[in-house]
Amino acid sequence: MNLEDYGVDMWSTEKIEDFRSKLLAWYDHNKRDLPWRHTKDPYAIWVSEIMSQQTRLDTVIPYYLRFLQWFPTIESLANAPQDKLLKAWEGLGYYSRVRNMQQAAQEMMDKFQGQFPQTYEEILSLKGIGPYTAGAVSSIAFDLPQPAVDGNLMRVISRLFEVEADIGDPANRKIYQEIAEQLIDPKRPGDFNQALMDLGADIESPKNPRPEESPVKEFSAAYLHGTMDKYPVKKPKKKPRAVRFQAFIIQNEEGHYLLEKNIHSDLLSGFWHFPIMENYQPFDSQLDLFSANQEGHFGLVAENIGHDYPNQGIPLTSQFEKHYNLRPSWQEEISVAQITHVFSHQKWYLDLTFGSIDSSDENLQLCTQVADKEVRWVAKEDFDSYAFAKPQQKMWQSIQQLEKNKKRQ
DNA sequence: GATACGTGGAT
DNA sequence: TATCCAAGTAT
Repeated sequence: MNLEDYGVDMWSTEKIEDFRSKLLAWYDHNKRDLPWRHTKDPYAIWVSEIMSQQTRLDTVIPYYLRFLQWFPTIESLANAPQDKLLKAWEGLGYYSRVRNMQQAAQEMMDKFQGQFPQTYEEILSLKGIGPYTAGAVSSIAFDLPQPAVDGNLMRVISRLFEVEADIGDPANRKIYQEIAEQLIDPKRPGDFNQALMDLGADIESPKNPRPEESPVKEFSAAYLHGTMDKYPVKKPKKKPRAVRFQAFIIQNEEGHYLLEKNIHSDLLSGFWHFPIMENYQPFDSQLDLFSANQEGHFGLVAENIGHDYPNQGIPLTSQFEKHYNLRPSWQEEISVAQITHVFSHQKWYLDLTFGSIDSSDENLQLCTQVADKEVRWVAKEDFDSYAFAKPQQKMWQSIQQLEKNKKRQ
């Protein structure tokens, strides 16, 4: 790759060494005190790097400490039950990270004699480890001169050299990687990477940076040219797509709730939740759901009357009865609660419907044997032992609130 | 190479 | 309230 093609004017050797020196001197006095900065254990550093992906460090720290208690070794992670894994990650988001970590741990047991591999290429080969994490673990745990190109590094480098390449485009990462490879201090690669990350996280933040406080401001083309506000270039993200679901809160005679394990969708895969079915009834996503429902009623919400959609015209309650082989007594009143939840790529609108099962119902036993589904009756006292993602937590919270309101009346 | 994949804090 | 964004990777 020729950096000149991207308008990058690389510095002289002397200037690069001066940059390293000033950056590391600043880091030595200003680095953040983080739990994983007190260890050289590649396993612990790996955990910290995976957790920190797209996640604020304030959030990460308690999860990190607990994770190392629950899974102190590669072997313990490789052998962990899935339920415990999800519980360890509950609330962190991007749950494929922890599934991939377990797969990587199993790879280490199988291919690397239970040890963390010590070369960049081997580390990169592990599931869930991409160029960033491979560089971070290589440099921090093994002192290998590999850059760790994350959003911070790209932002800082973009301002140092006035790079125009969109940092949101994965294809452009290699440009920043190439620059970072030339800048990185081979004597202290881990500290160098973390210094740039610390700098980017605070002084060189995306919003309201304080470039005059930067220890390397005289190296920054954007600072010197007064173009800080133009870098980095980043396209705005797309709005999440609106999706509407009917949720079914079903209790049997013992008061246990019907829960289903998500085994078909990658989104929140493995988590337990109240059964939900997509409601294709068109609604104006610009309208607030709650005001829309004030005009609606039970039949309207529960019927799948969208045009050109699966099972159009068949009420969702009927579809539920068919798919789950259950015939609940549906609550007549429209005491449905509404929940919204925003993911990075979807915005969910959930209408809650209630139903109850009589133990004499001949279909009761069939429910747990429905093909393609894993369902279970669960007492609310046992909810604590399940990992629940946020939509399920919100639904449960709403249900409890409804019960409280009933008691008061 | 564009999109899927979570959540919560800041403004 | 709406929007952005935070130590990315897999497909």
